Amino acid sequence: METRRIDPVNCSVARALSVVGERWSLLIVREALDGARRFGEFHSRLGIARNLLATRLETLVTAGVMRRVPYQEPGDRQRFGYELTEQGRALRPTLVALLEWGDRYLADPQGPSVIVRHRPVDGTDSCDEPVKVVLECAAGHSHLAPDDICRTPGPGARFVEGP
Amino acid sequence: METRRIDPVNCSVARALSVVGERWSLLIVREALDGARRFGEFHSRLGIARNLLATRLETLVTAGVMRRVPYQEPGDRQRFGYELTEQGRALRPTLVALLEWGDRYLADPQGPSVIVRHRPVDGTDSCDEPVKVVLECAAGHSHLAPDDICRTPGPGARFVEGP
DNA sequence: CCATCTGAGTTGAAAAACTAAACTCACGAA
DNA sequence: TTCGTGAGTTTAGTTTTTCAACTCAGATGG
Repeated sequence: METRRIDPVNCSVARALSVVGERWSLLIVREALDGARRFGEFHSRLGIARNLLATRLETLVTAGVMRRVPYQEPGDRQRFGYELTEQGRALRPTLVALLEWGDRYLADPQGPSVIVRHRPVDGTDSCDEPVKVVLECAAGHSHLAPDDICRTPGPGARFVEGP
Repeated sequence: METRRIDPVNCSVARALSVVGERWSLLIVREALDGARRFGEFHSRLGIARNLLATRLETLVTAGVMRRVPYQEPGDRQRFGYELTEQGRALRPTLVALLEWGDRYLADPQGPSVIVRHRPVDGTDSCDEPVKVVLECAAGHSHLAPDDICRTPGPGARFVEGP
């Protein structure tokens, strides 16, 4: 009886979570997507402890999710802030998926506090309609239900024995 | 100068993370999506400490993500296992989004270890093509880029002052 | 009947992560 | 020279997480 399974430890979900799975990490990314740049902005928006914020920002920078950038207010010295890299902005679908899930199952009685809309930053082609996350296969089938998909081993799969 | 912003604390992302944002929670959900049922399966697949696993499962059950179900092996006493509720299965897009992000930026040099394919559990209409997460607006614009969307206040929005 | 096995949890102590608040450091302004 | 600002750091106390050993309930077997 073959009971090999894909090794659950050698998995991109686990690796992704080792980068953004710590407490606060995804909220820092969310605030950055919402325009936060400065240490103090992240601190006051989130209420995270300052030392932990410093550690998290450093982790995110090391992982390539954020980048440390100098800025200078007129009549002030140069300081450093943080912005998302392309890798960091690519977390947007993850955050939208979490938002959607939270809206559906844990919403404020009043309804969602945030609605994500289709509105490009440059203002062109703005339709302003709400945005959803959908699962779509390469053959073009869209809006797949959670049970319409399965996991198969990829080229980097390791295997383990057992149930 | 108005500087009101949507309160970042009263947000479905934060609420979602308060349920599934702790270490191991999403990995437990992932294993459950992959068929794990029993305490010992989660334990040996993930290598999580047993007491923590017990705590997490209880949290997930309380939150409505999982459900405690009796099972009985022939010639053994009744025991309890865990399965996802519909609410738990609805986390699939979140996990696929994380998987995709991990594959893109943190992959094993060999390539992804898991490929998600379009294959319904009942076997009908199986095309087996790889599945991706895409952002799509209600007007039908699909494959939106991270910068093509913005956040706007919803009916449950609270506001805060400051930068 | 009694010892043994199995698998789901508990317990308890040590290590690591998190919080809160005070402190440092560099510089521009008064 | 002193004060204010904003990015961090330090320190001390609390909470989480880890690891390993233990309990508990029933089936099995002598």
